[in-house]
Amino acid sequence: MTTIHWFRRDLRLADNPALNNAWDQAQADGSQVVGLFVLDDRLWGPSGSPRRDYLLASLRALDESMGGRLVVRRGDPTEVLPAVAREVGASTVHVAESFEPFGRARDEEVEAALAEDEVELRRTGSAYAVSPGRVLTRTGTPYRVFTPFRTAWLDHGWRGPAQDPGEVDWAGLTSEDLPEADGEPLRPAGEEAALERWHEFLEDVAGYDDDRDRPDLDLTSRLSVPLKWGEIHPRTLLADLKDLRSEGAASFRSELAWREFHADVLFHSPEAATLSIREVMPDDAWTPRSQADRWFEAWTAGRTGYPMVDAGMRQLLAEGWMHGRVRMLVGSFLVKDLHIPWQRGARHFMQHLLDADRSQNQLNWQWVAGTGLDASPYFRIFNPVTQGLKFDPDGDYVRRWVPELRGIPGKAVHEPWKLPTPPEDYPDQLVDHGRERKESLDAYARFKDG
DNA sequence: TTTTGAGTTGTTCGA
DNA sequence: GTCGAACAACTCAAA
Repeated sequence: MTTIHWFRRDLRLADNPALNNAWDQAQADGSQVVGLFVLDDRLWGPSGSPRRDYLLASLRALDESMGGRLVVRRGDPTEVLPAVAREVGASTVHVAESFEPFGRARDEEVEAALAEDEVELRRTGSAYAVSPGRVLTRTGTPYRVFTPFRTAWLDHGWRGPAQDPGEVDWAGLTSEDLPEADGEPLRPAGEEAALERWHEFLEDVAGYDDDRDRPDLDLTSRLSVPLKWGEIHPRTLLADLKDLRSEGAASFRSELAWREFHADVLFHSPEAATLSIREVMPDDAWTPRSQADRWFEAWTAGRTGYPMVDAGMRQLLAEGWMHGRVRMLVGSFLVKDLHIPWQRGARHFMQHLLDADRSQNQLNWQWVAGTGLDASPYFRIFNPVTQGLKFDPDGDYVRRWVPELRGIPGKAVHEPWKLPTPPEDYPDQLVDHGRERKESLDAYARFKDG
């Protein structure tokens, strides 16, 4: 009997246990696999054009690796899945399990809809080396602190990569054309590109520990986007890292552990997607709406007058990506200098990041805002100038993204207001960092005492 | 049950 | 210029 593999955020053929199960089942029945992707308008609309373009490119790459047999349907998965199952007489739909609030709710609805036709939704694997919910303390509670989580996560371990599925016999089925992209994807998309990038990065991983914090050098893995879409699985990465002993390899493994920790926290506390886990500021600490609107607009446009902040915000708009170090800085600036709640920044990031992932995005924002369980302490407020001098020592990153400042050589670019004649087309500082820092510290103290 | 050690990523101030 | 302390207790996780 024909089986269905429903692709979601696992846009790859290698190391895909759910797909292997679908193919095994089909082979046992002497049948074929339908490889299905559902364009769900609930996700399609809000995802923003750069991410849509990337997804389309990734789907084209997937389709190509399937010999043009990817089946695309547009609509509500609770209707599309039962319809396709009826069309081919399938008894099972295979998926990788979703763990985020939206995905879990959707899958439960699809499962119920399929059950009416006695079709099973079978979940195998997930986007993580260790699925959320699996790593628990000795008393059976979820971890709330990263370091012990990582220790337990490493102890828990994971399977090796799934075996190569070989030549899957894909069922040819009527498929809708993919919508036209608005433009070229901002990154090379697809499984092959992801593997290529990974192998390239592996050559340099030993230096990752020292250099990852330098946005001017940009020696990060750039794998956040493929990981978000499942074009590559962390298990594949961890298997290749297994025998490496460098500090860099350990750091990168740790970053993967953070990814799994955040997914685990959101799994146990779905409300953390919208609510602060711990409130740390009094209600009156936030900038009033009309001024906040103007400040927020300047922040999104990269016109705060702080070069390092502006460079990051402009990189986000131009590339659909921002260096991690700079994400922390612009986040700190929004919450602690502009006194705008983290949720608003998180929404902006979700709209523009190619790697936008609910658990990673929201939990990292909570970390910066100091509202997370294991968050940055309230007094840790990034200084936009110091961060620039430290991590972009020659000013190359700023000049790359802020053309108005290109005439300023060296590190002076981080403090254009100190020049005898500051560039006229670059904005003045929106706020005084020293003052706003004190404002935040005072507000925190008020909250704590009150 | 109680105790103990530890906790991603920073900045400022004063000696 | 460099360096350590202060920032603030609190909660977590394991022994």
